Amino acid sequence: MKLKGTKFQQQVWRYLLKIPYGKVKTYKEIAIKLNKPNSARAIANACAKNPYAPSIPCHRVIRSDGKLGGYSGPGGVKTKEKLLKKEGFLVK
DNA sequence: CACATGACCTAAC
DNA sequence: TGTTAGGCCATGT
Repeated sequence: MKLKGTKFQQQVWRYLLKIPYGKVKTYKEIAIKLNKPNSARAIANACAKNPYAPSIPCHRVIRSDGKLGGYSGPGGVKTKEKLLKKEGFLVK
């Protein structure tokens, strides 16, 4: 199959898939792991535009403040919060 | 190439 | 502690 998005996005999505169940990562952490410590914003951008929405746990990504940030899926942050709680992560 | 957008971060008030 | 302003990055128009 043909991969979608740019190399950067693919990198981000690949890392999202590495996040284990019940775990959450911050945009900054991911940015650092990708060797781009200041690209937190771009990371969020990639997550929001990921074409594999249901396949990628983009809801496991939160802000460095511990807040949820946002969610492009149905229900918005509300759904995100529910998913995280379901996975055992208590939202602040 | 220049401008605008967004699920961000940090500092300053 | 809450709000404002500036900076940073990748993408799309």
